[in-house]
Amino acid sequence: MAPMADTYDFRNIERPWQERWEREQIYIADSDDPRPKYYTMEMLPYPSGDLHVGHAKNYTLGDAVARTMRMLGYNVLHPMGWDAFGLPAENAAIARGIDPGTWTKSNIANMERQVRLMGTGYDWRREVATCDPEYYRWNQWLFLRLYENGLAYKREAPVNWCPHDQTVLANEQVIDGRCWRCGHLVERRNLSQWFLKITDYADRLLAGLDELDGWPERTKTMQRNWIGRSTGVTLKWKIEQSDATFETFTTRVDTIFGVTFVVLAPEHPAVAAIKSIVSKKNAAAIETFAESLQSKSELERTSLMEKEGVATGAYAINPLSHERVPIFVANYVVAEYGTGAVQGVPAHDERDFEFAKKYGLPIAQVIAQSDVGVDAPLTEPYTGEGRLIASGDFTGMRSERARDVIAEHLKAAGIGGKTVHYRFRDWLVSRQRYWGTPIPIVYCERCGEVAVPDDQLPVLLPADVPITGEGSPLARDEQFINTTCPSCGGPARRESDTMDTFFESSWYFLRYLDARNDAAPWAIDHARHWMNVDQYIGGAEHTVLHLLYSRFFYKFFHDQGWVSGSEEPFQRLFHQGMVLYNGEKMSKSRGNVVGIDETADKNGVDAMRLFLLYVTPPEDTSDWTDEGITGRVRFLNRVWRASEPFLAAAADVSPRELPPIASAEDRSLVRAVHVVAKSMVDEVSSRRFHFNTTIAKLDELVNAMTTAAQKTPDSRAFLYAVHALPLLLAPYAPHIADELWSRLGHATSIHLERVIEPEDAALEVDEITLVVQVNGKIRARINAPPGIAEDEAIALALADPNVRAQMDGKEVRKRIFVPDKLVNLVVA
RNA sequence: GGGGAAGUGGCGGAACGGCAGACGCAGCCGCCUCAAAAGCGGCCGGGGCAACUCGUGUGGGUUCAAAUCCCACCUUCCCCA
Repeated sequence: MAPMADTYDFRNIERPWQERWEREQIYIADSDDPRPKYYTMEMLPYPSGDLHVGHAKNYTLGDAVARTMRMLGYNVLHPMGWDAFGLPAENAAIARGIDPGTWTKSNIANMERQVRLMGTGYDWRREVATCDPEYYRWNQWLFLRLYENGLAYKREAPVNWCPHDQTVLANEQVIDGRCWRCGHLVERRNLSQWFLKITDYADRLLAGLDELDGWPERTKTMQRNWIGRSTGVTLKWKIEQSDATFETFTTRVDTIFGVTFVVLAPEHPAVAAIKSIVSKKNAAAIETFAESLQSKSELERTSLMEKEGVATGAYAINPLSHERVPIFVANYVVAEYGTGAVQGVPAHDERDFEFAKKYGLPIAQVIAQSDVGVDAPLTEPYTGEGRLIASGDFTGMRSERARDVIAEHLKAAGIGGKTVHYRFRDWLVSRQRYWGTPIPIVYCERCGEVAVPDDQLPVLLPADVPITGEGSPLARDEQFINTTCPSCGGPARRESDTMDTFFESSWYFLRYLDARNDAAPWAIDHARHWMNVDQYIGGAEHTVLHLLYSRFFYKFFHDQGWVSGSEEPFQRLFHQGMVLYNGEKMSKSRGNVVGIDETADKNGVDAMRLFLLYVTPPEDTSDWTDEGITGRVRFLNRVWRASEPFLAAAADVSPRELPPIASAEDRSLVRAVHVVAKSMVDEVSSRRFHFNTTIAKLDELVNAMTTAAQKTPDSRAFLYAVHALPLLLAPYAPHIADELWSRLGHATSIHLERVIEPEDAALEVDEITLVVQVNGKIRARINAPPGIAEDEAIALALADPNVRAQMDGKEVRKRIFVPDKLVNLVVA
């Protein structure tokens, strides 16, 4: 269908504008600009190949924010990049024999084209791709700084192993016992791995959340829960007939007299000592039990499997009561969590209760729920507070107080004391895969573990490595592996692990600031000027992973003096909702992906952007519908018809100056302009970003203009609206806005203009509708001048026949008056 | 099991203690047209001829006034275990 003269001909209008914006570099931002800075960005995408409208929702939202802030006079930095390392590239290599680098680069090229196609305004000079050696070189550099500061270390540990992806995973990347990427059940293996000591920053990561007013509460709560700080008591236990000891951690030391057994993780070091003192039969049983759990994941052991254990035959001595209690090994205690040993208090802990029931262990109640005392045996554990019973010297004390008193007592006796415990653990960053940043460490026969010196960075990822999906590709590459020791010059082997891709996405927002710096990851001056990020926009799936890692890195950078100001990288955070199609998440396998190219070609980019912003508030999940976008195509056509024929006449009517008002229609038209202007500003300053309401108000304005175009096309108010409309459309529908603007005779892009400042004079109305209620029910609506006084309003209300009929001569008990809104007469 | 968020016409949503359903989609009627599409105008929660009346998941409460605040319950979704 050929575009008619009275429709917005997006096919011939949108692309030329994108080219012109590019040519004129209108979106570049520099730190020497005198305007106040505003740093906003969306989470960088993984270049999977094609963008769909779900991506578009994210970038359109960010773009609308960036454009509005620019129009409000800010020096807006809005950059873009690619999270370009990761498994899909390797999987493509396995499936189709394509080189991961080639695959990734062609995806980036395509997606970059699509991002430009969406009309999103980025400062492309700052673009980064994390697989670029000039980027990952600084990954390695940062890794070495962490290493020097004792924050990167290698140790053998039981780790999460994904048998499908053939690599280890960080705890944060295991969701319900499954690999976050491929969904396969994770196994446990003992491997020597690189960790980052994020736990050193636990308290600062917690404290920092308190200052993040611009973050969703949910996200902060989830991070707090993930870190999982708890305060309790660590106490030391002796094993009968052995020199071996172990420690337990408990938040309920007040129940110490209720311990009737202890449980060790089968991997606990003290288990070896126990095996040497118990009977051969017992030792063998422990061994068999431990072996049966070897590859079981933590989730299986602690949640999925029934609680099972084996009595070791050994006994431990309660450090306080000196009672002798049996030692068990059990599946539900994991060596990596806490001390790897748990004191069993079945009367007051659910898991212990379950275990004691199963193995017929005594249940000793030591906390009484009421002051009355124990009346009946427990049928379920009591986990609340109460008064201590059967607890030696501490009997009769309130449990809350007993926790402190007992802790003091243990400390004085040298057998324990208060400690803080965290649920999260150090960040495992090794990956046994090819497409990632090589860890810059070599192993020398003579010198051991040696850091690659800075001047030998980057350690380049070798090309032409066979990728089979089995084992680590780099470990097999002799050319890569064999090297010389930077310290002694002797033969050495390179680390074959690459870094978790979350490493590079933890600091990319700093590289944007100084993307081409080849002497440092960024210059501190740039960080000082731009940080922190004023507004960060991205999906809620990153609440723990990426956002926690980035906060950790940023605090480390702060300690190194590489950034200044706030210790938090992201001042404000916004999670946009997903886009569904036919009620389902878009995915290639389901075949329900709505692509950018098709949509742009069929409906135009401005219509797509408007639809995505209009359909729901941005934080909600929205449904893509073909009817819905049609509505926005129609809207743009209405804009065109109500503006385009009048542009010549409107050229001389300034949108910066209120026009003369000749009629009520004039007034409401001018008011409609300012209602939109106010909404546009309010939605960014409140950071609510509910542009759906702004666009609804734009609809109202355009509807009013459509009427005026037919009735009073010569009125100054109408022509004022024609000239103002593009300024109101600019953040959401940038192409049509610039096209109309240029046809109004402006030589420079509308995106360098200021917003229309909402003016109170224009927002005023000359008549308000006063709602009159009798006993809270609406009985009349009266037109009245704004600012009408209470007495007058009530007099008008009482004069209304309908109101009088309802009052039925009864006495007015109370009069409620809400200025310009409502009168409520309470009668009886 | 614990915590959180949400429930409004046929649909997406608006209203953040004060006119419920803005705006859009779908639908219906009309104009235009040979006809259709597009466009333009109108109608569009239920009941009632009407005055009115009922209505924001369910039940209570606070208030002159509740979609909005509080309590309980139901349902859905998301986290954690």
